[in-house]
Amino acid sequence: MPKISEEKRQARRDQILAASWRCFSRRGLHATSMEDIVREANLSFGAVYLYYKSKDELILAAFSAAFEEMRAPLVPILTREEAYPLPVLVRKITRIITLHANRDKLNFGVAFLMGWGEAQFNPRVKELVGGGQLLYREALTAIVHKWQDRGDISAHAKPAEVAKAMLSFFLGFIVQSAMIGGIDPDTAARGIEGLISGKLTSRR
Amino acid sequence: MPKISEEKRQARRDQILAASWRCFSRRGLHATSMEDIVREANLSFGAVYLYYKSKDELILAAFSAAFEEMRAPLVPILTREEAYPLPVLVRKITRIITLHANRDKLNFGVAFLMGWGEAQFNPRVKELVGGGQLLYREALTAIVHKWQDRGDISAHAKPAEVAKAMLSFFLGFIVQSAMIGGIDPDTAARGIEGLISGKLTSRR
Amino acid sequence: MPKISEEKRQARRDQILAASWRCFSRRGLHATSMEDIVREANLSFGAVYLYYKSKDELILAAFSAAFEEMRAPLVPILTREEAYPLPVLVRKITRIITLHANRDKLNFGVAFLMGWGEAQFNPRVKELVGGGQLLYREALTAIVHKWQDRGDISAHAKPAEVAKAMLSFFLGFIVQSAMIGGIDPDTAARGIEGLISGKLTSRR
Amino acid sequence: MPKISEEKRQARRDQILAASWRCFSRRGLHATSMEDIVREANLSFGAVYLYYKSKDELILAAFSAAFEEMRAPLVPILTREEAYPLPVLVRKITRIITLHANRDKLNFGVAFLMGWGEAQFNPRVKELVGGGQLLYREALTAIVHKWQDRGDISAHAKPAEVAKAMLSFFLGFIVQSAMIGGIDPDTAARGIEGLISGKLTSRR
DNA sequence: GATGAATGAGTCTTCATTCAT
DNA sequence: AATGAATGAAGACTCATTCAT
Repeated sequence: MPKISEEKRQARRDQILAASWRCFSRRGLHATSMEDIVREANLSFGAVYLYYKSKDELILAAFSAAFEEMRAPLVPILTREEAYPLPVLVRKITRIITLHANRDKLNFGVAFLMGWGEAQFNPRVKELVGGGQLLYREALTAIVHKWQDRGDISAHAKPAEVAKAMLSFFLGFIVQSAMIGGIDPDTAARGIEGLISGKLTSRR
Repeated sequence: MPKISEEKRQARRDQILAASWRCFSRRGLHATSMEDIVREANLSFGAVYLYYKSKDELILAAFSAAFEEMRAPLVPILTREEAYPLPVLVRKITRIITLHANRDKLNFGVAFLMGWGEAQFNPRVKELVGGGQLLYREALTAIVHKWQDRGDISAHAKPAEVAKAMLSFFLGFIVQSAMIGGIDPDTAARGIEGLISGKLTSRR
Repeated sequence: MPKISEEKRQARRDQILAASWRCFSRRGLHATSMEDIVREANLSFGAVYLYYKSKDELILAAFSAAFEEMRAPLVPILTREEAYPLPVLVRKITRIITLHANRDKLNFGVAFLMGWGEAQFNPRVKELVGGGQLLYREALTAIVHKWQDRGDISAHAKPAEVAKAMLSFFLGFIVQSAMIGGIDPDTAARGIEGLISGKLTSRR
Repeated sequence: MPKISEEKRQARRDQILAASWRCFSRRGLHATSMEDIVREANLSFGAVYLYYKSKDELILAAFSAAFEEMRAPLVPILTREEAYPLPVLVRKITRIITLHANRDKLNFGVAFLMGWGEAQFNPRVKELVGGGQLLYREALTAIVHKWQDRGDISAHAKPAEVAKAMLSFFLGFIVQSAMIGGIDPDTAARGIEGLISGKLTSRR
C-alpha cells in the first residue's frame, strides 16, 4: 500500500485540526457536528476519519495542539535564568494569553473555558489540560524560589503556596477576560502591583 | 379546587432542580438527557415539562439557583462595614467557594467550569453568570477603596484594577481546585500572604 | 347525585363547541390541542371531558353542529313549492354558503375543506358530511323534476344527473372561495347564466 | 468517486415520494409518521432526511408532484386550438381527474381533499395548489373566449365569470366523487348537458 | 487512499387522557 | 360536578460512524 508521505499526512491532520478549531470556537464542542468539520475542511467524512478515528480523538488533538501552542512562548519567560519581578511577569504572561486567545482572527478565549468544561467529564482532556497546569505550577514555584533567594519576598513564605496563588491569578485572568472582559495585561499588572503595594500582611 | 399550592409547586420545582443537578454534576450538561432527569426525579416527562418548559430553561434555572446559593453567604463578607484584610478575605471567600463546591455530597466544583463553558455559547447563561461576576467585581472595588482609605494599600493604586486582580484570583482558585486540586482556603490565603510579603513592586 | 339541569348542560356543551370552532378555524384540527380548547372555553380539562368523551367526539360534534347550522337556512330554498330558476337558486344558495363561511367573525370557509379532508380518514365524519351531501343531492333532484315539469329544461335530461352536476357546482364554489377567491354569489350566478346562455349542447 | 449519479438521486427521491403517497393516501398526512414512510420506503430515517429535510418538505414535494402529474394531460385539452364544446370538455377533464384519482392502485381521490384541507393552514401548500387553480381558471377563460367568438354562448357573458363557474364545477366533481360517489365522467357530462338544455336564463 | 450515502439509536418535546382530590 | 397535575407513548429529527465503491 503506497502510503502517503509523512509530510502530506501531517499537513492533512493540521488542515483538519484548523477546521475543527474554527468550528469549535464558533459553535462549541457539542454543537459542532462532524459534518460541520468535514465541510469546513473541504474534505469528506472518510478523509477525516482516516486521520482521526473519532470525534473525541479530534477534540483531544485539538486541545493538545492549542495548549501546546501556548506553552511554547511561555516557557522562555517562565524559565528565564533571572526571574522577572512579579508585575513584569504578570504583564508578559497575560499578554501571551491574550495574544493566543485572539490569534487567527478566532475568538479563542472561549477555547480555555470550553476545554475546562469539557475536562470535567472527559478524563483524557482533563489529564491533558491538568498536566499542563501542573507544569506551570512547578515553573512558578521555581520562580518564587528565585525571588526568595533574591530577597524579593519573605523567606517564610512557602514557594509552592505562592505559586498556587499566582497560578490562580493567571487562570482567573482567562476566566474574567472571556466572561466579562474589562481586563487586559496592563490592567492586570497594575492591579497586582496595587495589591502588593501595602502591608496588609498580618493583623489577620 | 385541586390547584396545587404555591409551596407544593415550589417543592416540585426544587425537586426537579435537585435531580437535574445530580445528573448534571455526574455527567455534564449535554450528556444528561431529559430522560435521565425524569428518572432521577422519579417523575414523568410531562411533569418535568409542566414545571420547566425546555431543557434550556432547566439549565438556566439550575445555574441561577446555584449561583444564587453561593451569593448569599458571600454578601455579608463582601459588604462588611469594616473590610477584612486581604488574607482573611481570601480565606473566608475561598472557604465559601469550597463549601459550596462540595455541598450535598455533590461534586459541585464542576458546576462552575460547566457553567463557564456553557456560557460561551449560551447567551442567557453568559448573562446570568457574567452579571454575577460584575457584581462581585464591584463589591471588591468597594473593599479596595476602604483599604486605601485605611492606608492598607498605596493611594496610587486604582481600586477597580486591584479588584479585577482579586477577582481573577478567586476565579482562578475555582479553576485550579477543579482541575488539579492541591489548593484549599488556607493554602490560598498563605499563598497570597506570601505574594504580598515583599517589595517586588519594582519599577519594572 | 344532583345532576345539573338539562339547559345548563346544553349551555356548557355549546360553550365548548363554540370554543372548539374558534380554535379549529384558527389553527386547524390537528394543530389544536385539547389544552387550546380548554383555555379558549375558560374551562378545565375535566369539564371538557365531562361533556365530550374524546377529541374525536368533539370534532364530530363540531362538524355536526356546523353542517346543521347551514342546513337550516338552505331547506326552505331547496324545498320551495315553486322551484327557483337556476340563476336565482345559485345566487341564493351561494349567498347562504358565503354568509355561513363568514359568520361570527370566523374564517369559517376553512371549515368545509377541513371537514372534507378529515372525512377522508375519519369514517364518522365522512358519514356525517356525506349524508348531508346526499340529502342535498336529493333535494336538487326534486328541483330538477319541477324544472322539467315546468318545461325549463329538456325532458330528456335525467334529473339525478343534472342534480349531481348542480351539486358539483355548489361544492366547487366552496373550494374555489376558500382556495383562490375571486368568486361570490353574484359572480357565480352570472357565470352559470353565461354558461347556459348558448346551445353548445350536442355536436360533441 | 461514489458521489451518486443524478439519476440515482432522482430515483431515490421518487422512491421516497412514492412511499409517502402510499402512506398519505392510506392514513392521511398527520396520521402518517416519518417512521411509516421510512418503513414503507425500506430505508432508514437518515436516508429519508438526506433527500427531504423535513416532513413538511416531503408533504410539499408530494403535492407538487401529484398536481404536476395531473396538470400534464390536462394542458393539451385546455389549450387545444379549437376549443371543445362544453359537454365534451367536461367528459375529457373529469375523465383525467378520475384516472388520476385511481392511478397506481391508490385511492388517490383523497389526495385532493387532503391537499385542500392541508392548504388551509399550510401557506406553502396553499400557494402551490392555489397557484395551479388560478392557471386552470385562466385556461378556462381562454376557452370561453373561443366559445364566444364562435357564437356558442352569449356575447354578453363575461368569460372570466363563466370560467369561474366551470372551475367550480370541476372542483366540485372532485369533492363529490371522493365524498359520496355516484358521479363519473359520463354522468357529469350528461348532467351539464341537461343543465344547459333549457332556457332558464330568466331575468329573475 | 478517498468518497459520501446510508444507518439507527438516541434526543427533545407534545398531547390526549386519567384520576385523586 | 369540577379541577388540573400527572402520565407516558409517540412524534420529528440529528448525528457519529461505517463501508461499498
